[in-house]
Amino acid sequence: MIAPVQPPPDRVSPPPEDAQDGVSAARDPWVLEEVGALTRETLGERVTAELRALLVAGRLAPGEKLSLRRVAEALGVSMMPVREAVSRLAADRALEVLPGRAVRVPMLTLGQFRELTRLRLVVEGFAAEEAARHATPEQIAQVAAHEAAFRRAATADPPDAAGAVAANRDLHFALYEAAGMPSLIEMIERLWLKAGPILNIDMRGEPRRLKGGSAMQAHAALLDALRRRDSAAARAALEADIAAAAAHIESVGRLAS
Amino acid sequence: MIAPVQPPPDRVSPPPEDAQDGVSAARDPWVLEEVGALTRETLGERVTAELRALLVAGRLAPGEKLSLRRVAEALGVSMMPVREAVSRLAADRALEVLPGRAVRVPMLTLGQFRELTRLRLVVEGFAAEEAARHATPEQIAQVAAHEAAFRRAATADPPDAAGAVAANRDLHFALYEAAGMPSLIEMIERLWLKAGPILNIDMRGEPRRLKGGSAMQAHAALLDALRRRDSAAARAALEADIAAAAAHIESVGRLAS
DNA sequence: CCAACCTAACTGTGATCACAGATCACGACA
DNA sequence: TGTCGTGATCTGTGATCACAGTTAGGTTGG
Repeated sequence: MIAPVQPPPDRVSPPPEDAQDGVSAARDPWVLEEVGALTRETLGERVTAELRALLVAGRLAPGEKLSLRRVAEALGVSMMPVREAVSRLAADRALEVLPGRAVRVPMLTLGQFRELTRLRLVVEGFAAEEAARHATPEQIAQVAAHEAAFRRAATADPPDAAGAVAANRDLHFALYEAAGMPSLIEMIERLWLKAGPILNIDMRGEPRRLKGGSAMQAHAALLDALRRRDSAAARAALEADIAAAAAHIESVGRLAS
Repeated sequence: MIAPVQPPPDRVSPPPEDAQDGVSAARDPWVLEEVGALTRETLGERVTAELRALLVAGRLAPGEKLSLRRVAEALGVSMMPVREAVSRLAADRALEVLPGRAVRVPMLTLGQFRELTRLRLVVEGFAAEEAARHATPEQIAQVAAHEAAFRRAATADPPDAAGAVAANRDLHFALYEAAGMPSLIEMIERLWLKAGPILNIDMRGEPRRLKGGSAMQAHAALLDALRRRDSAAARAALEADIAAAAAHIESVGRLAS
């Protein structure tokens, strides 16, 4: 279930230190600039990313309990980075630590879920408007690629639920990326982190929502609006997508009291 | 500068365990219900709250460096809870940990500040609308009380800068509380956490912005709209408040490149 | 007088240990 | 047979230690 943490591909042991140059050009780093500050990722950040991915994909069900030691063992790291990751996610209410005992995935009440949905309509709707205004052709092409991937996964037989969830996420965030507002994306990521477990839990196993096609319809309308740079239409399409998904979740009703 | 962490007033040693009852009424907990789950606050949470308060109040300047060990010593706790607090705040981009060296308060660029301002307009504007629709008379009275406190602090001679900052914060969040959307408040708190250091840094020492009175004017309009339950006017007043503050910050220009 | 080196102090990160408290299963008593 | 006490086990929290990497300051060599 939880994959062991792999060493990051760009992880490099101490910087080459540029040993082969003499005195000249010591202040002109040539290509050294474009290697770009080699992002050193701490173990805690990697565990955080791992757990975040599991949450937004619905791989961790609401109410599911986690144990720091178990997660640490599963990921092949010490308990310390897991503590850091859980602490961060708990600060975002993406996980909750029970007063006495374990940490678990929060169980949303109907009221909480509806609030989250309203906030998504406001924030992601705004992002869609901005994206329609500022998207470059390349960015639109990326959204289109993810839209195609989603359609393929949804119409496959049998439907590729995991692929559809991933493509849906990529599509949405490619759109939001086009808004060019990093803090906005962070906000949306936090919303997805809270809504992900309940939104995507029943995707795997019984992807009945994919059959309806409302998501594909909304995505197509969104892409069309994006190409026409029609911000109002983009917002409307995205709101339809969110509303349809929320209505489905409410109908199957796995929400808490 | 950093106050030592006090033991929480409601901290209680293990629950009374109700030793004096016999067999009867064992299922009827009398008054035991109303004691209410005694909220146990962990040390890490307290340090987090302390740092958050310092950030939103502008007591920590952008670019200021923190040291885990120093903060721990100043607060009279071990390094561990401070690590947790900094880790959480760093996840919110309210602090940033430099790859090699210390942790510091982020320095916003002009672009980042403008993005934050736009997001505040969207999110807090929405909150103001909702608050105008759903505020109870008691909540409106609370907003009014904070508004009066702000006016007193701003018009005092000499101006009570710290008091004005606190009253301004209380006023805004009393308003947002009236919207009745907890996750929305969390979102706004995160925005304030990022904008606080730059928004309030020059309040203390040289509270020249208070003289202008634009804040008092916007607050009065906001309160009036709230009483008339005019959501559009409430949003407009709040947007004017935010825009005026942002314009002032940009004019004094302590923003990074 | 300036620059380069080098050492000492300090940084966050991660691991390990200790501990209070909660849960759960088992067994004794009514 | 049902209920309560009780100990073993596991939980997150906090403290302490070890370490690689960085910074700053002093010193030496030019």
